[in-house]
Amino acid sequence: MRLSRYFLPILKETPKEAEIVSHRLMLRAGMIRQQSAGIYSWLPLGHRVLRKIERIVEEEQARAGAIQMLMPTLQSADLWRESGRYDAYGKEMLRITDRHERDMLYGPTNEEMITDIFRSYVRSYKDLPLNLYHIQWKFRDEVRPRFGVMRGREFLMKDAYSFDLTQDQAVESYNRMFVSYLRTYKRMGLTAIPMKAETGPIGGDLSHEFIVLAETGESEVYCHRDFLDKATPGIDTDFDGDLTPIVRDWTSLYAATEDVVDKAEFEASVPEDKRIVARGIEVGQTFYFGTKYSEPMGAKVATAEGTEEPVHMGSYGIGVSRLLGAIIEASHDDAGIIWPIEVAPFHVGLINMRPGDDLTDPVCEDLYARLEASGIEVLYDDTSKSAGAKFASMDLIGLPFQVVAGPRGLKDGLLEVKDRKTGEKEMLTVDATIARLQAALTL
RNA sequence: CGGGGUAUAGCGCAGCCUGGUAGCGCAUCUGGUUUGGGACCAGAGGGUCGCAAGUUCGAAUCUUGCUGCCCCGACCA
Repeated sequence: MRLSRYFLPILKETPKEAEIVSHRLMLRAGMIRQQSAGIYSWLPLGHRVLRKIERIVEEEQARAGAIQMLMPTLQSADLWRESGRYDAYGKEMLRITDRHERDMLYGPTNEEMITDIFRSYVRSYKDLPLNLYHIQWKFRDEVRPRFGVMRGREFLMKDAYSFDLTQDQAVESYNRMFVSYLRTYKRMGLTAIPMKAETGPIGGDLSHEFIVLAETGESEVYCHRDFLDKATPGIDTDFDGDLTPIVRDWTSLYAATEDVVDKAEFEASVPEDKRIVARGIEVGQTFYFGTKYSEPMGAKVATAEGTEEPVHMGSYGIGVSRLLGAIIEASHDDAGIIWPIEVAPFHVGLINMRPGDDLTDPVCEDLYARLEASGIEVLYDDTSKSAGAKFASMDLIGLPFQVVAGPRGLKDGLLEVKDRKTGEKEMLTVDATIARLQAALTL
């Protein structure tokens, strides 16, 4: 992408409404624009990152056997009356009336709807286990939205729903999602720690919140330091096999949020030098809630014995739009964002120091074409802004690598390649630059 | 939902107390000079001062009401 033809409204000054670093950086980097309290437009750069996060979630959901679909944002109140949540949910639910005076709502979650779909089609235990998910915009009318996309009213969420005949089988489904979550966050450059959690209005018995440690986290968390070095399940993980050992490994150490922490237990089970008391951002939550919805809504299947049983369900959320904030909170410096490669909006920022110059132009064009041809996403700064402004913008938007093509280096045939994360710079020929980037960006 | 702020050009702000021609920096546009870490000179454009009512000869400024947004708390992916 040529910067001269792109839409990247960089802000030099910080809008005063932005309190925390991720919000500030997202506004300054031209990723989002607030349209109303807690409601954002996703500008091109932010949208690219959002899509990359979605893609990782989709790949890891598929790996764990979940099947993607799409449910609407608007739902009929009738479904929610069946489960009893229409009255229970409170003012956080945005209620709408259509022209026929029918009660509608902008979905804050989809348990009722997925249960309705399930009961309409699935009749036999032979069709289980089943895990259906979608990635869709949700709305929760928070009294006080804040922190940019970390706590908006409108947010993009992945929610998966599992259906099993028995509790034991439901726990196996739960474990698949649990392990999939560990991999999902890791691929985004995050260490997410599964913590004991309150089950909240969704209800249930077995539940974990996946928490990323960050200074600006919304809640206080208590956990064992060894979580930070724990190996993430690899790409060869067999999701059809027994995942219990992995789950057991990841839940054997103490980890709890402030809502449910038992400080005596924390201190008893974690040696003093291993205790972490920090702030954390919740980036996902897993629930097993049994027959909470299947029972009242009549989602039953025939068993091998010929009886009918309500299915055991679980739901599994990932805050997709919130993850942008979480990733930035976890990965930035004074100059701006530092994107992990897998979610970076572009891989490389190519800076032409002197557009229109006989030396820099052809080299940039050649490099740009060859990188793009090899699958590397390049943001090519072909504008005629001053050098300092270009460097500052590039640092701000945080692409993993910067390539600087200027007369100074090119008179010796060299480009400067800078690693955004480490700040290391090396002077390389065009061919060596391509080789270097291909090696570094092979995922 | 309780408490506290705030609203003036795209962004950041001054002006308000003490009513009288709407300003500054950045950004934008034009011309020129620059060119390796947020350049310089000259010129230009851009504002129903959040909305409504009131007081007044006259309101960005005083009064009342409303709305948006932000912060602290209680609540949530």
